[in-house]
Amino acid sequence: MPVEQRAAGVQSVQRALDLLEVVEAAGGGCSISAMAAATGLPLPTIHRLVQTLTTRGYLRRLPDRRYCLGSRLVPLGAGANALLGERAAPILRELADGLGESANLAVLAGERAEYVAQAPGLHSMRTFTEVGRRVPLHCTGVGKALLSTLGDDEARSILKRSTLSTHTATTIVEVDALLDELAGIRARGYALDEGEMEVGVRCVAMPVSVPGMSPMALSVSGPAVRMSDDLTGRAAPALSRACAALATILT
Amino acid sequence: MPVEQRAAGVQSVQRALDLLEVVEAAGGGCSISAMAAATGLPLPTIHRLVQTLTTRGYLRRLPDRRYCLGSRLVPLGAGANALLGERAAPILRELADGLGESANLAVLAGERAEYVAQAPGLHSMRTFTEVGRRVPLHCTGVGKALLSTLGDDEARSILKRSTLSTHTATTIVEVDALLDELAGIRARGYALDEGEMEVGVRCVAMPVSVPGMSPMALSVSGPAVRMSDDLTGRAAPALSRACAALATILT
DNA sequence: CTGCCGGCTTCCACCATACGGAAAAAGAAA
DNA sequence: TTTCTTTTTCCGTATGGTGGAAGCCGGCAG
Repeated sequence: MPVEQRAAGVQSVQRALDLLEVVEAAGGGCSISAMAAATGLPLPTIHRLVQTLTTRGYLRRLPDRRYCLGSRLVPLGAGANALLGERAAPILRELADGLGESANLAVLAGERAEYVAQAPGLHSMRTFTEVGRRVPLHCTGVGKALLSTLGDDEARSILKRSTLSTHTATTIVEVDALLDELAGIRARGYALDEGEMEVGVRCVAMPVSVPGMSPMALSVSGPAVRMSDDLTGRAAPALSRACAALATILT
Repeated sequence: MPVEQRAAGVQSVQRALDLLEVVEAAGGGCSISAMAAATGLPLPTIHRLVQTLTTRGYLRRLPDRRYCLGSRLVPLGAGANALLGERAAPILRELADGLGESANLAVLAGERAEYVAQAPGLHSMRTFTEVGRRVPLHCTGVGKALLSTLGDDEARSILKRSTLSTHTATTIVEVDALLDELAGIRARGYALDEGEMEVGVRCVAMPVSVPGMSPMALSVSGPAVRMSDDLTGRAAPALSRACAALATILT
């Protein structure tokens, strides 16, 4: 009785990648049995795969026998990052040109958001974010947009282990208030940052969700004096279109 | 007749990782047959593995049927990056405290060097490099140190596809001169940046080579007025020790 | 110190799964 | 068009991966 296996892929590779992603999701570190719980695979199988990934530097074994992401992933990620930024550049450029304000693309990096691409706005006074910069999730547009793509429980666990630092009077530092905010974002389709990180900076951000791919977020930000409600209103559909374009490029 | 196979690892996973690394090394993109040439694997095998990696987002299929690193690697790399920075922090801190100048750790990211960790120096006037920043290879201490870990042919191919921009009067922009410089670095064990990127900034950098792991580089940099020959002399052994410590932490 | 216990690691026989030669298909070049 | 190259599909084989069971180790309680 031949087994149904139109799973399109090499089983052991799929499983190895699953493990990488489980460890990534765990953040700090993940024991073998936690991986078993997350994937449903038997322990010896996981052990063997993890060993392979570890000797190659894709995972790292901690003294307490848990595992975290290994440093061999750093240059790979950096390379992928550069390519992605390259491909995304024209889309960001168009967005920034259309609205006149800086456009940014960010991914989730542990418990921070990392900017991977950027197109500066047209005015001489503008927000400027360096590619590679990491910012907190709770007080930025892209951060909140990224969180909104996760489930409440997962968002809560990430917020738990990050410091909800106060930056301005509008910074939201209560976990429950943040979860409410995330619900609002999901309903509305985009996030707003009302000077929560830096006074006078307003930002509209939208999650870029591509099924089976890790979350990203796109944002447009500028000085509050120019980021009128009218502009943010126009930003939403522009962001939508850019998200769709990105989704195509990422597939 | 049981086959000798103490290869310590799951074959298909090993091969999949090999392919990722081949594609990474290729930079822009890599065809299936190029991968076959690089790995010695038969075409159908590569095709199957590549397909698995592609459907998972670890590779990306270009319109011309070549493959490049996929965006699923971005968040993984970012996560690994954050963890690495965390672990390296105390070592950099000690180095910076000992010499008084800023200490930096960088990895090779395509044809740039990316800073992954940093500890500021003790003086108020100091060099400051943001984590995540990417700098050219030909005119920085860490860049040259990273290049020196590669073979001449590989270094030449990377230099070929990057722009050897002139920043100051001392910037080396000739490929052959750079290769000479690399030979000197290998002999001496460390690289010097004599204001090649920015006037008045001097930098001592050393490659951190851990066998079977991608290259990294450690550097100490500061204003030339304080970075005397005496200080750079003391920096070399301090860097050596820090490299050893890093190697331990990375293993 | 000793004995217990839960999670990690090793072993090994089975067979599902990945392998790769061969041939077909899809492009690229002529 | 034809011809050549590169990619993709097919499928029988046996290699390599699997996972139950047993051993090991280190942590904890007594």
